[in-house]
Amino acid sequence: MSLSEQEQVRRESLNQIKDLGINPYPAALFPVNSTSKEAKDTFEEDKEVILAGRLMSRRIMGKASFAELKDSKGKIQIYINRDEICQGEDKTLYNTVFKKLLDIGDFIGVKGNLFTTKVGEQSVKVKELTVLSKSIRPLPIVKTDEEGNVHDAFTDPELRYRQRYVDLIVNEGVKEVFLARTKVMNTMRDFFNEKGYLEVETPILQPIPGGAAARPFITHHNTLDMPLYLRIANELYLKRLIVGGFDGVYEFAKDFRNEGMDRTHNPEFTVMEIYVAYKDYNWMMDFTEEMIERVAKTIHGKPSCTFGKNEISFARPFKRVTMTDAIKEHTGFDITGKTEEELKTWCKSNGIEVDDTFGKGKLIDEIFGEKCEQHYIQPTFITDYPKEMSPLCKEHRDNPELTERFELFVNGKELANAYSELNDPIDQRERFEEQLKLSEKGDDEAMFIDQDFLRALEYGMPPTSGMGIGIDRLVMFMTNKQSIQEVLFFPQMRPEKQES
RNA sequence: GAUCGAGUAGCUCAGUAGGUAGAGCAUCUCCCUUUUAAGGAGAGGGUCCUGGGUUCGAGCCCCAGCUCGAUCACCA
Repeated sequence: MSLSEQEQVRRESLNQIKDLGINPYPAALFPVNSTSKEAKDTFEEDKEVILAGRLMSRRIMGKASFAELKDSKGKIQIYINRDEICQGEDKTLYNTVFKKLLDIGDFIGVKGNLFTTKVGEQSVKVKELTVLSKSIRPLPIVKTDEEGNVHDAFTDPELRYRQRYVDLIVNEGVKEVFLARTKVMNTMRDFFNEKGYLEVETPILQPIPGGAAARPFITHHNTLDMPLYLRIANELYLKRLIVGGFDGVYEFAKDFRNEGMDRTHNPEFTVMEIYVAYKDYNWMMDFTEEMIERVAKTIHGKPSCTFGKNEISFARPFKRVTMTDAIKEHTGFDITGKTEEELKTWCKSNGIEVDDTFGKGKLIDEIFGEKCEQHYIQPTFITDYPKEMSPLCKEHRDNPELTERFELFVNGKELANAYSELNDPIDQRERFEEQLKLSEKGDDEAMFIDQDFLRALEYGMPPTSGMGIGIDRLVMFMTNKQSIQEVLFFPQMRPEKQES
């Protein structure tokens, strides 16, 4: 391992600090009594404050210096005068420790008095300086000028994601994205809890990866000597809880899908699923738009936000279009009553690739995906999906070829998915068997049969509506981020080569 | 998995028909008691992603690989 010049200098400084009898990593608590933000918000001339944070810049002018102290809430300027912090003859603390041995990135604690500088900046006149933690690796230096232009931003996406801790320290606005993320989730939690629904936890390791169509990650349990799958969804477990007698259950779930990665997909991602007894999908549409409108208002103070070049309004009510009408509108093709052959022929003559494993439902889904999806920029509920594509969804009350399902599209992407849940155990068994046939035809996304889930349904599940919403995508909309990696602290990356 | 683009100092980036590797910030030394992206003066710092090839000579050209990004495929 070879160290850069700057790293060697810092390690040498560390040793010199120790030689002076100062512990660079003290154990004792530091009695912080304020933050940079609070100190400024409640500023009173000469008020004593005790602050701690990282040293982010220094302007040394002989016997006096200015520096920036950064804590979790922001930055504040500190003024350090040699004779203020070194009252006696010994000026080591200023001349040696502060000026020579401390570096940008070091954690220090200061006790001092608030004052306003000549130029009018609220600052702390330091009386006591304490080394709290020495940093031996130099941080990138990012500066912002008076006009708000950022100089030398730390921009390499690879480094930003691999070393998110650095990104959070030096890049303005990164922390805010994650604060917004938590705020989105808390707003949803509050909304559900107000209605009396119960937050629950269900298994991540599942013997049968059910509830969605996707390729799972597989692992192995040694004691049981059996394969286990990381969940691709938690739907079937939450429904079991509805069978068990809860009126409403929800879970913020990490799901795992062994598929490609791009700017809207990460192998592990967060979905909120909620199931409410005695409701149907019409109720769930009202509920969903109310929830999303509240989230948008909480984050932006208004029910709309900018996403890329689009202004998106989450004000209720959202547009509602049946899948049949959506296809008719964007292609002029009426899928009503068409046979599998007719659909296939239409696809082929309209530039949609199909293969022999595609059934009727999949063909319709392809048409929608190719021709319609991208047009729904403003929040739109697409309703009444073909039965074959929705094996866990109740048959439509007016049309046996359709289901009571909706998906919410925003900016041309699916954001949420919901059903009037299928609670007829005989029908559910038949649907699973249909899936099995698809699987045998070569559809590797077809669902597995979960016998225990069927058993639960046989005991009886009340009419129920369920909804799942992609939290990462919702946060992307709320923070105007085009990449999922920007809303995940630690997005999946290939392992990096060992540095040493 | 496919195509295209990128990889040079701690960070952001230049780089010449192929001919001794550059700037700003950061770092180090000296001077300075109210400065705020950058006070002044000077100095040090590089496996130019890795490995091959072409060439008298490669950061630059060619081949292979690695990592990241964009687009596509699969999907949410």
